[in-house]
Amino acid sequence: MADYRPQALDKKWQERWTSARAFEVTEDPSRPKFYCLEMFAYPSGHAHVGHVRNYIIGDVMARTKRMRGFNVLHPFGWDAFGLPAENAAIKSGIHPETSTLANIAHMKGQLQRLGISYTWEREFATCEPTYYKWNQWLFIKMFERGLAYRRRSSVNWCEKDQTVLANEQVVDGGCWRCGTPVTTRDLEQWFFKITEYADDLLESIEQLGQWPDKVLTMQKNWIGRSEGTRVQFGEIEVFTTRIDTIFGATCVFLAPEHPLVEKYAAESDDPAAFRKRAIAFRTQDRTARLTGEIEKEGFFTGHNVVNPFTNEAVPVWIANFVLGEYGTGAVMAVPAHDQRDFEFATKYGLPIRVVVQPNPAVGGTPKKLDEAYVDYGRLVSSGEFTGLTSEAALARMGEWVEQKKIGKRTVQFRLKDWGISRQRYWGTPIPMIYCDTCGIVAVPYDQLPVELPKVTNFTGRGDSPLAQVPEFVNVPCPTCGGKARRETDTMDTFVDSSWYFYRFCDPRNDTLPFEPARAKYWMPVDFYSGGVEHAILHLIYSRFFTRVFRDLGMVDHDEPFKHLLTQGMVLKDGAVMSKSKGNVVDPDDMLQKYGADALRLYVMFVAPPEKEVEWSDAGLEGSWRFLARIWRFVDQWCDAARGAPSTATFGAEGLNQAERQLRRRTHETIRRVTVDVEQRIHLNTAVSALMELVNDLYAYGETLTIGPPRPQARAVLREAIDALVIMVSPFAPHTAEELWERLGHVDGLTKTPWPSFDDQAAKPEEIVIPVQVNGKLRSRLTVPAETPESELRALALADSAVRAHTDGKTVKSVIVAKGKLINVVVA
RNA sequence: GCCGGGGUGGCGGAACUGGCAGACGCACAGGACUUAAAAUCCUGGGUUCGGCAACGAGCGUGCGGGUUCGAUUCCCGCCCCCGGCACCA
Repeated sequence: MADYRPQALDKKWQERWTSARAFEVTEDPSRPKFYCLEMFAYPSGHAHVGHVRNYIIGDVMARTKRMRGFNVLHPFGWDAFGLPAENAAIKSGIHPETSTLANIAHMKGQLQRLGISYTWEREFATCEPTYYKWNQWLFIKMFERGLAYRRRSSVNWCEKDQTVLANEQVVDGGCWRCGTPVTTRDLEQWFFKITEYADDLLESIEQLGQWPDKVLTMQKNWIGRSEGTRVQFGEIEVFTTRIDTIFGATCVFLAPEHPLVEKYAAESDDPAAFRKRAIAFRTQDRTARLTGEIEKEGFFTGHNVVNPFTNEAVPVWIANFVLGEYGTGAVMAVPAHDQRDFEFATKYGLPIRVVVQPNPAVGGTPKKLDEAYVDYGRLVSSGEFTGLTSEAALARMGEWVEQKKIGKRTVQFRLKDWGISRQRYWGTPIPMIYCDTCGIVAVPYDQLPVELPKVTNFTGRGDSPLAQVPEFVNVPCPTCGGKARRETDTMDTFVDSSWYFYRFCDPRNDTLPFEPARAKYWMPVDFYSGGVEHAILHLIYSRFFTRVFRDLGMVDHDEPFKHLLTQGMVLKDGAVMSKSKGNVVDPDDMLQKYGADALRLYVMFVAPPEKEVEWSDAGLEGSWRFLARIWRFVDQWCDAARGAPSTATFGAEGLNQAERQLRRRTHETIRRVTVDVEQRIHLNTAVSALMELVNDLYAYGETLTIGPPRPQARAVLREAIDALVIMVSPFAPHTAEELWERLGHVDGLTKTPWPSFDDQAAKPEEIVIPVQVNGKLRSRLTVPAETPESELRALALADSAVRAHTDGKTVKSVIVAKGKLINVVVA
């Protein structure tokens, strides 16, 4: 008997798949398509089992769908630009391109050794000019439509990485990459106008029925829609969501960044002191200011404006807690009905006027408030609006404002435009040229790509490395031919990953980013999996780019990803694996010990794909044992099964009880595994079902020890073994292929259809029905499957164990849940 | 504070539409095979009480209530853990 030696099988079958180009596909309108995608990889060097889990999940889906008759696109590529490679270059002097390509080569080898069924024919890396050319093309398209624009603004800045960060890249006030506290700088930057699509992005969330709630919530929170009204208080426009409280607005607060601050400073008695105080607010720790951990402070500007509802003059203050970047940068202060305004007003002795009462009213107007009343209620002291509920007042007062032309009802978003300029080298050059006479000019399409020049000296200084290359910077203006300068910033690498899934549809196209007809066939991605850490950044940017392509007329769908799975992390010793912690499990070590299939199977079996799991060597060994158990069984019964007649040859009555039983278990397992993998994505229970079938096979094997099996036995064995080998193949493809070959099949598993489920064969002849008395289990009835309800009722009442609990009592009713359970209710 | 997810044996987890709680695996224990061990095959196990045992009775899915013949599942009120947003006007 040949022992199970998976390592040799891995190599043998990987070579066969490669030489047969077994996973390359073309558009085929006659078959349903399935686009299966795992988030492509940043080539950090080595993939650990946490990374690899995601690729295995995708591979199980892809391999299953292929056998289920789908035309499956399952590509892979590399998110190859990015800071770590450049930071390494500053330290080691190794050029980012060199290290990136080496890392890709290594990681590709790791994935191939795992037998992931990628169509490597479509592989690309985003650092290739043939890819980033289309980033530039798209940038210019967006520039032409006003979706890419340049402005000076205060931006998030990471001192350590010496570059700008998008809002999405600031996590808890620190850099998402290194955690360094984020500061601000004023810089000229390129922005993508994602806010143009804020409503669209938010509303379409309802269409994402196959995305996890968690991710939808995060996106909703991130977009942060609120309805309100903009109103002029004289020359100051404020934004409020509570216009129903406007009769209580006794003050107006400006953000220290507000444009009027400078004007008021100039008009004040001591402009220098005024400015100094405002600047002090502006430079207060950004994180603390954003999270409200600072003391509320402010000062009077010396100016008053008019509350348009009361026609009273109200003072204008500058307050440190008002944010310049949200709304209009100015708020009306209603101390009685907003807790922050209340605290501020109490501190500085500003008037507090109650204009909303709880509804129904709880006594008269309180003399003194302890805190703001922030709930909705009924309006008091509000002129013609007095007596309205808050809800009614919001509508009526909004209309009033619009009639008087002093403001309008609007929707405000938290989402801001996406700053994409990065003062770094290893990214896509922004294809723009600055000419003194013509202004900002796009590089003509026929001059794309603007190639990244070879810079060899990485200093890590704050200016763009590309600025050090005069041949790159100094170019003639495309419009007038005069002297001009190139943009020296590169694009945020999240631009690269926002549309790569379209490129996989047509990766070698050199006239367009992709042929619309091809994208139409393959898109949207049917199954997309990756880490939750991309729930906001990557997934919102990709949805934005899809809308840009849509509005360019290149695609006709709104959403790029139909089903999203956020895979859980693999922990070691309770912590996320990382090189610095030294708790990394390298898949290659596991492959050497147990082979690719045991690793694949274990990672799928240990927990549902979206759950975090703790790595366990013992668990891996258990999965290896399961494969060896299949191996031994097939080895023992291979000859009997090979060439056995089909079960269809024998009528149901031709099979004995054990044979019918095995057949039933086979078909039950087909049903369970198919549903678990294809519909429920419960890959762990699919594996359990296969384990149960193997246990059944062993039990059946016990009954066959004497003499050679009869044809009927060989038939049910063959059916069970074939189904088992096919169904285990998405999890353990190398072992399965080898067994399949030994079973005498000529076509490999990549060309074999999934077994079909026979409802009749799966139907049990006898069923066990639990019998409860008053909801407590007392007995079980073993009866023919089709026993009528009346008979079940009689049998249950006659059962001795049941009668022990019913004798001497009145049977009130007998509930029969069809095929499931009987409950006798007694008093 | 607001929004979302979760809490089940020693451990990972299962229970699909309200119907036998703990499938499957890990670890553990016992048996068979073996001179012995490993490997393999078989068996056992939520917990308490009674019994040599087969078995029987009670309790049991974070806590407290409720609906129901019946609740891990539905409803109400709490506690705890994880994730997101948050001086956002």
